[in-house]
Amino acid sequence: MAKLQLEQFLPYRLNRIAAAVSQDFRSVYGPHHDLTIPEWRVLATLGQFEAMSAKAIGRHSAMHKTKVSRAVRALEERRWLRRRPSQEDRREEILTLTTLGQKAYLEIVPKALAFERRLLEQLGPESEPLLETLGRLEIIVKVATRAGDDET
Amino acid sequence: MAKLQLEQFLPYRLNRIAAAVSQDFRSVYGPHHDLTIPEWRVLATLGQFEAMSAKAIGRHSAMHKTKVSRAVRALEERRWLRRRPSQEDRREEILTLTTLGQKAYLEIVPKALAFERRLLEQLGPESEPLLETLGRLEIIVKVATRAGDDET
DNA sequence: CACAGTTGGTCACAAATGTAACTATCCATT
DNA sequence: AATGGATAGTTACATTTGTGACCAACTGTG
Repeated sequence: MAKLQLEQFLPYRLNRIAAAVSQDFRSVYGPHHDLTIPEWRVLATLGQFEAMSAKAIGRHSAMHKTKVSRAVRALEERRWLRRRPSQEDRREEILTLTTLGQKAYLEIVPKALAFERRLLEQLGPESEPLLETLGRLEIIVKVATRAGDDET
Repeated sequence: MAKLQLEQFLPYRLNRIAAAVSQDFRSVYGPHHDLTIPEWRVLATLGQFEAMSAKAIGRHSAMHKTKVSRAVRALEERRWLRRRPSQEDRREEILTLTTLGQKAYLEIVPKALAFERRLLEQLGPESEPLLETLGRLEIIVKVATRAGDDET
């Protein structure tokens, strides 16, 4: 038998690490707000850019349009975001956070950043080169140019 | 507004990279054999250890028992693995690859290793420290001690 | 300005995954 | 050896996700 040690295999390791980190991260926004990952991504994107179409959110947060559509609806029902028709293109809607949504965003962001900081601090001096290498890896696997991807 | 750039946020980046790598990796086993990720993980584990219970496979490949159960059934229907009752514990079954399963395994493994090698080569000298740091990260996020996790 | 092809968004359906209940067996204690 | 609790594995059900069809509105070409 040729040998491949699954636990050493890079795609497997990356997936496990990403899943574990996301799982831990859930403790940041889960308990208080009970968001799903797609909802978190939409919130984060709108917090970052103020106003955006669903299409643009999907591009920026790497989610398929149906995922965005559902997350948007969920956030709308929660009264965290509002839609208004676009003037230039009446197919699309411009989405913005409501005051309530902004409040939640402002609550979560510092916790998210603290979570990330803590993680990087635990890595110590290795964190800097790690981030650089991840950047290169992103280019190699063409993370930038993918259509409907996945989770945080 | 406080700011968090989603595209720079570590959990998000890890997820995207992992998803992209897995997606690319699919090209290794997908076209020829049309496996799912859970099936691939079971195959890889049995290829690595010859004979194993479903429970042990789940532990080693970080999958929930129902995922393992379904993947095992699929591989069994494909005639890639066989079950036999365990002597010591009649609740569990010992799973092994059939000749056909071994053949597929031996076909896929070199491609998988080549895929990984290619990825690491593209990273060049950064690949070595990356792997080390991933090891540390695995410990920090306690990848080792999780129950029913996820994908490669 | 009419028509063909494209695009933003939603919905219905299918496939995949997680959760909980259940069966059979094991193990420990009495 | 009988009972109570754990454990391996499967199944049924709920939830999430992906796929494709669809509608309305846009764009370009003639």
